[in-house]
Order: sequence, then C-alpha cells, then structure tokens
Amino acid sequence: MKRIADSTVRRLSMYLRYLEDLDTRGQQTASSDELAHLCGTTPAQVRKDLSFFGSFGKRGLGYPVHELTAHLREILGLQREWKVLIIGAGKIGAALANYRGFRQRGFTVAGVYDNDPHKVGQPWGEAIVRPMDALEADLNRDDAPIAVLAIPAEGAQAVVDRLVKAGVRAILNFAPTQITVPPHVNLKSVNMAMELEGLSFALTNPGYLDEGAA
Amino acid sequence: MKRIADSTVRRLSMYLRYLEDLDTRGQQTASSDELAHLCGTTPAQVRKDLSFFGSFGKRGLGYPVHELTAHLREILGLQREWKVLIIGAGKIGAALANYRGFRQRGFTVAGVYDNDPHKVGQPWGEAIVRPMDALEADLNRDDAPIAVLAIPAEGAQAVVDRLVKAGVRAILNFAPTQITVPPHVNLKSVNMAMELEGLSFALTNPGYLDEGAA
DNA sequence: CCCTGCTTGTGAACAATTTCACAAGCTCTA
DNA sequence: TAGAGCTTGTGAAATTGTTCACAAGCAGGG
Ligand SMILES: NC(=O)c1ccc[n+]([C@@H]2O[C@H](COP(=O)([O-])OP(=O)(O)OC[C@H]3O[C@@H](n4cnc5c(N)ncnc54)[C@H](O)[C@@H]3O)[C@@H](O)[C@H]2O)c1
Ligand SMILES: NC(=O)c1ccc[n+]([C@@H]2O[C@H](COP(=O)([O-])OP(=O)(O)OC[C@H]3O[C@@H](n4cnc5c(N)ncnc54)[C@H](O)[C@@H]3O)[C@@H](O)[C@H]2O)c1
Repeated sequence: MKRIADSTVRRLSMYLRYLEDLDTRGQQTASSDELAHLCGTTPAQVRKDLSFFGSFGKRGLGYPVHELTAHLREILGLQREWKVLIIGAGKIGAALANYRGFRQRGFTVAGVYDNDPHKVGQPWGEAIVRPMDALEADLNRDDAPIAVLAIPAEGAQAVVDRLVKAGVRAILNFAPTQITVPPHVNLKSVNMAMELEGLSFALTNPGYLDEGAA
Repeated sequence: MKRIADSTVRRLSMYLRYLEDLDTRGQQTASSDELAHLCGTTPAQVRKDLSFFGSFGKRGLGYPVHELTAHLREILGLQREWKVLIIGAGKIGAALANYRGFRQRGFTVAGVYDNDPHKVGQPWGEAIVRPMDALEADLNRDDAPIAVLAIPAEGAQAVVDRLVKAGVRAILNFAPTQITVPPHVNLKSVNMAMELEGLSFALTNPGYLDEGAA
C-alpha cells in the first residue's frame, strides 16, 4: 500500500467540495481539466491524485460526478459520522462548535469541555459545558475519536497526554505550541500566527518568492 | 536570490517562538540540536533553514539566542507593526480580533468590516464595525496591507477582487473556497474542514500513513 | 463499422525538499 | 601553543512530490 502524501489528501478534500457543487447543479461528468480549474491545480495532478485509489473516469468523457463524489467520500472516511470533542469553551471553541462546515461533512460535536468552574454547566450552543473530570468516563461511554484542542498553549501537552491515554486517536490542535503524540495518534496543528507571519515574510522579502498562489 | 520554501518560512516562525521563550528565560545560546528538539524537526534542517539567510551561529557553541531572535524577527518582517483589516464581523472574525497571539507579534487590528446593517456601527471589542462602503476610503487614509477574510464562501472572491483593487497585497482567507489573486498579491488560505477531513482519512486508512507527527 | 476528437491513466523525467556526512572553526584546558 | 571536544555551514545524495507526454480507450458521426 503506497504512502499517500498529505498534500494529496488535502486536494482530495477540495475535489470533493467542488464535485458536490457540480452534483447539486446536476452536472453529469467533469474532466480533470475542469476540476483542476475549479481547484487551482493542474489536470495531471488531478488524474494522478485519483489514480492512487482506482480508475474512476471514462476516457474521452471525464469523471462521473455523482459516482466520484461517493468514491471520494468513502476514501476520506466521510460516509460515517465522526464525533468530535471540543476541549476549551473559549472564543475559538465557540466559533468551531457552531461551524456549519463541520456538520455538513459528518462531524458532530459530541461534547464541550473546560476546566473553568464558571463555564462548566453553562449552556453553550446546543450543548452544556462539561468539566474536564468527566472526560475519561464520557469517552468510555461514547467514544469520540477526534478531539479539537482550543485551550492556551501552557496546558496543551498535558491535556493531549490525557486524551491519548483515554483512547483518542486524532487531534486537531489550535494551541500555538509543539505537541508530541505516540505514533499511533494522528495530530494536525493549525497555527494562525504562523500564517500571518508567512504573509509578513512575503511582503517583506518580495525577491524570495515568485507566485501569489495558495 | 534563492527561492525560500514555504515550509522553511513556517519553521522560521516556530524557531522564533521558542527562541523568544529561551531568551526570556535568560538562556545565552542554543544549539541546532536543542532547537530541533523543541520544534519537532532535525538539527540538519534547522541549520539549513538558517543558512539561507546568513551564518548566525558559532561553531562549537551554537546560536546566540538573543541575536538570532532579532535576526529572525527581521527576516520575517516583524520589527514593524502590521495593520490588519478583518472582513466579516462574525464568529471567526471575533475570535481572531481578540487573539492575543496576533498582537504579540506586531499585528494590530486596524478595522473590522461587515455588510450587515445590523452589525455596522456596533461596538466590537475595542473597535466599531464599519460598513463595507467605507473600505476604499479607509484604505487610502491609512493603508492596511494585510486583510483577513472571515465571510461566507459565496461573496469571498468578489470581496477579494475589491480588496486587491484597493491596494491590499496580502490576504489570509478563512472561507472554504478557492480564491484567485493576481501574482503580486499574497494569499494564504486556512481551511479547517480540510484539516478534519485529513484526520478522518488517516483514521480510515491507517495503512496509507506512517507517522503521527504534525 | 470505422474514423475523428477528446480524455484518462501512468511510467518516466523533472523539480523541490530533506537528510547525510564531513571539513572548518570555535573554546577551553593543560 | 597544541590537542580534545563540540557544533556549525554546506555540497552531495537521497527522498519526496509534481509535471510531462503519450498509448489506450470511449463516444458520436458519417
Ligand atoms: N482566538 C483566536 O483567534 C485564536 C486563533 C488561533 C489560535 N488560538 C489559540 O487557541 C487557543 C484558545 O484560544 P481562545 O481565543 O479560544 O482562548 P480563550 O481564553 O477564549 O479560551 C480558552 C478556554 O480554555 C479553557 N482552558 C484553559 N486551560 C484549560 C485546560 N487545561 N483544560 C480545559 N480547558 C482549559 C479556559 O477556561 C477557556 O475557556 C489558544 O491556544 C490560542 O492561542 C486562538
Ligand atoms: N466558525 C468557524 O469555526 C469557521 C471555521 C473555519 C472557517 N470558517 C469560515 O469563515 C467564514 C466566516 O465564518 P463565521 O462562522 O464567522 O460566520 P458568521 O456568519 O458568524 O460571520 C460572517 C460575517 O460576515 C458578514 N458578511 C457576509 N457577507 C459579507 C460580505 N460580502 N461583505 C462583508 N461582510 C459579509 C456577515 O454579515 C457576518 O457578520 C465562513 O466562510 C466560514 O466557512 C468558519
């Protein structure tokens, strides 16, 4: 089984988004060229990405939109519902909990946790903020394999260790700090300050960069 | 002038974060090995990254923490203040506007814009929400070179075109859609649904991936 | 039924990035 | 001043990711 690059998975995700659009508009087929234009990549890249998982297209015609949508959903593991735990009932946590984009893709918020006694027990969107103490018991009862970490950097590693020990195998981290996890746990970090600093670098050193793409 | 990889810039940003920590703790020097461990990379990578910009270390000793911090700040363009415009006074916009991590690095929110008449004029953190109509005039008066886009995907490209026309040369986009800009404009997109889908893929296809790093 | 036009799937070439490996250089000690 | 012990800086090698180019294959028209 070949290793799939992270960049490939991100593109699959993007293909899916645009295929869903085309599908709801009733379009039957889409060529690699059309998909590439929609997603800001190249036709060869689209074909190569898809070819890792099978032959979904018809030569001369393109890819069947509806079928390919289903295939991509399966490849990405989106046929099922994923329960998501949000750790940290702060501003970022609040934005994420209400984010429509997650629910649309089958991610449902199974619980929100915080260690601030003033927040615990408060209603929070459709949920009620739960105490950190409840974490382990809740996980046994109803295991939520994806955790979103939205707490300050200081406590982040300790909470991650606890999540891992409790059986969580995927973590999306928003705290701006380096987190380490054992090899069987999947970790992704989003660091917004880093993105802004990338822009600062590009503006400051125009000579070092070529394109304005992203 | 050599092209600097995006991944290199991201790591520089991380080195800076940890060097600042070491500096406030009074540590004089740091070896590439120490930095690598802190940042989750390799010593060779640290040295190669830094070597693109000069020779900052002393053989046998390591890098002078305080000096290197200053160098990195300069390389990343962080000695100055960057004005940031937030477009979209919604949940994500609110979280970002109050994000301490931005101000710490010299990014200050110069204005928040929205097209919802109910939001325009309302106080919003320390600012007051301004109407989109005011954008062009405000930019002439006090040009803010970085814009953060926190509005729904539908209107995003149109607003970007308007920002570009008004002279904005760097955009951080949170709308989950493909945006195109002319070559002289720097665009970065953060797509959280894509990150979660990456985790879903990793959980679904454990055979395709090796490591749990990020 | 065959020919034309188009588009896929994919090995091979190419490009970018990371890792390796080691000479060069600094500091400290005797 | 010479030698030991570290650690940097950097070409070269290895690895990873992207682009090219074209044979193979399908559809529709004459
Ligand atoms: N606000 C943003 O735009 C933004 C952007 C990028 C990253 N971040 C990062 O996301 C994290 C959260 O940011 P925020 O703005 O939502 O902060 P916040 O202060 O609004 O919320 C943090 C919440 O986490 C809770 N908390 C703290 N320690 C905890 C622990 N050990 N266990 C459980 N809960 C704990 C606090 O009680 C609080 O409710 C921070 O690391 C921040 O750097 C924020
Ligand atoms: N909430 C999240 O966690 C989250 C996460 C990732 C991405 N996003 C994306 O960020 C964007 C904003 O999300 P949100 O949750 O803050 O939504 P929101 O509905 O809370 O806020 C959007 C704001 O943008 C304003 N707006 C809409 N169209 C506009 C236009 N043309 N010009 C100016 N203002 C306009 C609206 O009036 C509203 O105030 C969306 O594209 C969303 O998909 C949100």
